[in-house]
Amino acid sequence: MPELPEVETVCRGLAKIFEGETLTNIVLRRADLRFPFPKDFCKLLTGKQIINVSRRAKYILIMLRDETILVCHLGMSGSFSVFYENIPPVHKHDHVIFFTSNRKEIRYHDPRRFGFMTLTSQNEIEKHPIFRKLGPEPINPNLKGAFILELLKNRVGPIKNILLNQSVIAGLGNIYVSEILHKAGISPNRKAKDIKKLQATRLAEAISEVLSAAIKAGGTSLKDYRTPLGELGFFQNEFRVYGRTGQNCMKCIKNVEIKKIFQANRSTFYCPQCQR
DNA sequence: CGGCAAACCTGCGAGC
DNA sequence: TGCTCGCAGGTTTGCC
Repeated sequence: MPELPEVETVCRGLAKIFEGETLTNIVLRRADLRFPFPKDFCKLLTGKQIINVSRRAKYILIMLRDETILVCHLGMSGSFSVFYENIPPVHKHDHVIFFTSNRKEIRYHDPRRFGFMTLTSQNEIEKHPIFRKLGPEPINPNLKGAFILELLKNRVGPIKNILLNQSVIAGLGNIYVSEILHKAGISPNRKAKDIKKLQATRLAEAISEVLSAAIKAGGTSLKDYRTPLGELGFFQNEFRVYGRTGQNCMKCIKNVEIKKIFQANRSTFYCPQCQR
């Protein structure tokens, strides 16, 4: 489900719900998601006030007053929902329930359990194995053509795969990489190191424009994606290539069909005419 | 170091 | 109706 624009939208929703609240109780309905919960997970969070909610790449960072940081990754199918009243029965895949001082109940739901939660702190986050390896944020005033060229230098793999590598740029996912490459007019098969300055500049612009537009649309709701407040995203209405196999390219004047290929076991959609 | 397939897990739609 | 298969928004691991 969630790529950067969805995670950003979820963060903004969680910020409204969580900021200033104190966690009065946390219930784990199983001992693990993708990984086991850290020892004393509930104990270390209970009774603490939430100061703010932010994002690094596709990770949600929930900062507590004592500088503990609750790190959440949504994997492929994770979601948060808030309930105030008329609280529905707990679902099979509601794995974590947070109760707050203002009688809110926030549930983490994740059927595939590719998501996870862990704890770190303000002091340790930069050294943390997860964050140490991450590349720069894609929505970033420094991410211009020259910087992109630097990141792609010596990278032999196809640009599609390199852009999905979180240690190169942190936060791009499968949908948005297809959309970005289409906007930039670059073939997903192009070797990353062969990208020239002009195209790197276009790529930088496309990254920024596509992600900003997607955040503005509240992300993409393909199946069941919702914000914590239950709102849908609408960026799927703005797709140019993703899921449009066999339909006409919206940039080409002549009729050219969007193609679907597989790269590193993930689907890629592109126009063979205007992406070179 | 890079690249690739497979693994993690469940749900859903298509096809038989 | 019910089975099997393939596929899905992410990331890590192990092998070449």
